Amino acid sequence: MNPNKQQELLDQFKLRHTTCRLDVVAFFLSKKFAIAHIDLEHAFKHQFDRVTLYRTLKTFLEKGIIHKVLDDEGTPKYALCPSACAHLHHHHHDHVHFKCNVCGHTTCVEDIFIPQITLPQGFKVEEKNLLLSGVCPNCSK
Amino acid sequence: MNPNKQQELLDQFKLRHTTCRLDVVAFFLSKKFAIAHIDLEHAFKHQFDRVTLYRTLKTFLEKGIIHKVLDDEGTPKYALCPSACAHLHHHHHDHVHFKCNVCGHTTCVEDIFIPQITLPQGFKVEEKNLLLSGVCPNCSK
DNA sequence: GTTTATGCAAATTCTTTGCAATACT
DNA sequence: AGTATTGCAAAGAATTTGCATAAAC
Repeated sequence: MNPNKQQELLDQFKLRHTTCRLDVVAFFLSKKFAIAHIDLEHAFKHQFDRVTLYRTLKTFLEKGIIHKVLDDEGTPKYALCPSACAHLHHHHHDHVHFKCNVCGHTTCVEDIFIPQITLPQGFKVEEKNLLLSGVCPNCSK
Repeated sequence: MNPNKQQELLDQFKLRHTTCRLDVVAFFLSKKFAIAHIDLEHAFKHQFDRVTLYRTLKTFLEKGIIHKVLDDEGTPKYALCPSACAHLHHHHHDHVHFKCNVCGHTTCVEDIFIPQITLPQGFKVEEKNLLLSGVCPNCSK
């Protein structure tokens, strides 16, 4: 991976380059599945404070560098926004998410989009979120 | 509504008829949107303990009388299982959920089903969960 | 009478806030 | 230098656990 990818991302979103942010972005880039706060806490137990990690996620979410990935668990998970939406203010995450019941990871299936759904009269749809669950290619081998 | 519907449901799932369970089932039956623990706490503040309500939800979920509804908030919400899946061990909640950003309620849109999605080779899909959000008919009037 | 559910107290876990010290540009 | 970020302490929520009492069957 390009060693400057983290820096580029922070630049792009007008965020200061701090050690914590660089490391967290690198962590997101290195994992292809959605990340929860607890994952960061485990990964950076001795490097950064719990609170800083909460604030980093919050900032990243507000700036749009990451998006929330819905999951059937309690805690929210996040993933980097695909480059397609990275520059837009109005994000469109109309891709499918897949939760593997074996490894527990939730991944973005970015090349599959959510089909058009027609709801009964009166509903105004603004966002779509499709979570499929089952067994991922890795675990079904 | 049939006044014995609560009793029937508890019978059906082999649960003892306690005041708390009867009242919580009745509450679920009376609301057409998904319920969080906090909703029960508000509704039954002076009648049942917070802990009892947690345990009631847990039991109902384990027995399959309710299911978890996806939401973009932190706290989990639950809804009664539609009768179609109530008797099965292997639940299939392949209907659409709609979250209204105005009133905040998440409802099951039971007559709309999730279309077939073909994932890349290797994925085994077991469950589908589609959450649409926007404005519900009530709030868009 | 035996088993299961409840209430209360308390422990854990999760998340947020305030503020002084530090790092970034 | 000026502004934003971090770490620590502490507050506030949310959720779980243990155990004695009470209710269900």
